[in-house]
Amino acid sequence: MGLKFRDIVSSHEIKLDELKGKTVALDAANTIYQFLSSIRQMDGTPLMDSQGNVTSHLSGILYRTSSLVEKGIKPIYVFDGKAHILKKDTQDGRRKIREEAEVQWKKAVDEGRVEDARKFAMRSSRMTPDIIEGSKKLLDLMGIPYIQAISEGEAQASYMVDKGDAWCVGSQDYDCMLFGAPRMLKNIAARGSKSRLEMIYLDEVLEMNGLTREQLVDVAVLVGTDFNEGIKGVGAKKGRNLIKKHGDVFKALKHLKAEMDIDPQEIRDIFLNHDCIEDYDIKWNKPDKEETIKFLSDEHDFSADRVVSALDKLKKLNPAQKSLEQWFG
DNA sequence: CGGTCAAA
DNA sequence: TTTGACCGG
Repeated sequence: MGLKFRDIVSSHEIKLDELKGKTVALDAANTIYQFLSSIRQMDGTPLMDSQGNVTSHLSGILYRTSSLVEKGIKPIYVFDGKAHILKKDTQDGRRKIREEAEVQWKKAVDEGRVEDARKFAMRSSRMTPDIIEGSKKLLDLMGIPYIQAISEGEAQASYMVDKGDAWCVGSQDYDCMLFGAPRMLKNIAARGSKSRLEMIYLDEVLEMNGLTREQLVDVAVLVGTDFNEGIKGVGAKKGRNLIKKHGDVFKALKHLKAEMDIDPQEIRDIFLNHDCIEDYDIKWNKPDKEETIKFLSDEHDFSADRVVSALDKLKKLNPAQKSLEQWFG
């Protein structure tokens, strides 16, 4: 679901070709979840191989990644590590929603309500360890780098943008702004025309709202994050006004005569003092065509022709390196 | 979602 | 050249 910050965030519409040459740190969980929920048939059935393994995420990763590379964009995927203990309630809530959606999905299929079936099926999407492992394996075979975060992937991706190793975080969730990402990109897709691609600049959002980053985190604590519930009746605008008026979350809570289950400082620390991998290396390698075909076509029933034509698009990456290899190799 | 191909 | 229906696995 993510942080409900839409009302206090300004964005700039951009075109995909403005990202030419840029490195985008993609929130892997966020990206894979999108594929799992949307790459489905009309009745909601995901793509599957003959053994019944879900393959929607593999399709999404193969085609989107190769398409982005073809357009001159350099993707890095950042995977979540261990979830913070305080995320448990959010995770439990999501699981419950999934389970209810699954029941509704089956019911809609039985009753022949195809559109409802797809809607509920999308909500029932779940990310299994197999799906994560398969995604990582495919990225390795494609020669696309990925980073395994210690905790939140968004935190790691934000760190990488801050450090200058990536241009922006690619995600649908505003959480990365709390983690300090100077730039985030919303609605990234292979075909740019379908939904508008939005750039969001942290500095601009802070300036527009008259807040520091620490205060933006405090607004989030009032509104509610994946790690705490927030105060009833306080949305983004009300939260911002409270923090602007009172300075910080403690004073705002005192004014509201409200208390929180969790010490706000603990939530602050999640966003402001998170652990990151610092000695990662980012390298785009030549795809292993043979092994990719073995994995996708032999094991998961993908059309070999389609796999090959997707992989051919990856040749666009690092033409300089290729010529160096020709000289020195 | 992304690729393909037919129709506009 | 653009749009949309349809299929992939």
